[in-house]
Amino acid sequence: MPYQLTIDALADPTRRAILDRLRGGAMAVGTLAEGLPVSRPAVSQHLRVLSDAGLLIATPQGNRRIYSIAPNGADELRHYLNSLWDDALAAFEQAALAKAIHKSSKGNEND
Amino acid sequence: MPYQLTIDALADPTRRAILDRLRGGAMAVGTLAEGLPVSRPAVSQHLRVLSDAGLLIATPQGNRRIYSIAPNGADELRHYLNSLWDDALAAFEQAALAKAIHKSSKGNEND
DNA sequence: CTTTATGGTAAGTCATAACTTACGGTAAGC
DNA sequence: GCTTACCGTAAGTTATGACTTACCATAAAG
Repeated sequence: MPYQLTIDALADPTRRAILDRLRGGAMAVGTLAEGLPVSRPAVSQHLRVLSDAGLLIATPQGNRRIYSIAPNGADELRHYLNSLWDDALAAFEQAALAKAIHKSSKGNEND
Repeated sequence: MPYQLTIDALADPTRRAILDRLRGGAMAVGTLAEGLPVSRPAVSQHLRVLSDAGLLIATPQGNRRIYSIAPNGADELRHYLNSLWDDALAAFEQAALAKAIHKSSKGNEND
């Protein structure tokens, strides 16, 4: 399950808040933590989880570390969701078709 | 966060195994549980989580309950992921562009 | 009506993860 | 050099959720 880390990272609201703050562009850890309701060490721990999942990239700049969203970080998860729901939609349509055929061939059965 | 329930539901490996088993079509609870490494009550609890998240649909048939994947259950999550990574990609490209401009105009930053 | 199959719910256990404070290590500023 | 800012890590606490067994309700079968 290559996207297990991705889903785990995205499941936490604080981590999604971090991602949303980085939507517009890169940011240092301190700046990031100012807008969040948890302590700075907590933010550091979340940044580690997000980085391990491949969702963030850290760029050291002198004393500080600038974090930005990895452009292709969620690709595998998105592909998984797309394929799963493609299959589900196909199964749904086939079930609807089978039901229609069943009804028309045994039309006077009760339902 | 309307997709919080969706992500929480998808974050568990056993629940994703349930979804994968339902890829091909609907199934009753007992049949579903036979292919899984946990007890049937555990499966029932997972089915509840998945249903509450809007990812599954239950169809009672006599004594049994047939579960199938809800065709549009993950739409909101997929839209969220798409918009987030659209923004991230735009920010990434803009940052790359800004860096290129910065390099080509060293010592003359009036661009 | 009694028995059997099916599956949801209750209660309790246990592992994990999100948070806190305290600390250490490195780059910049005076 | 000494101090300050920035940030990752360690250790400990606590809440939550995934699992188990035991139980209950309902529908079919005999």
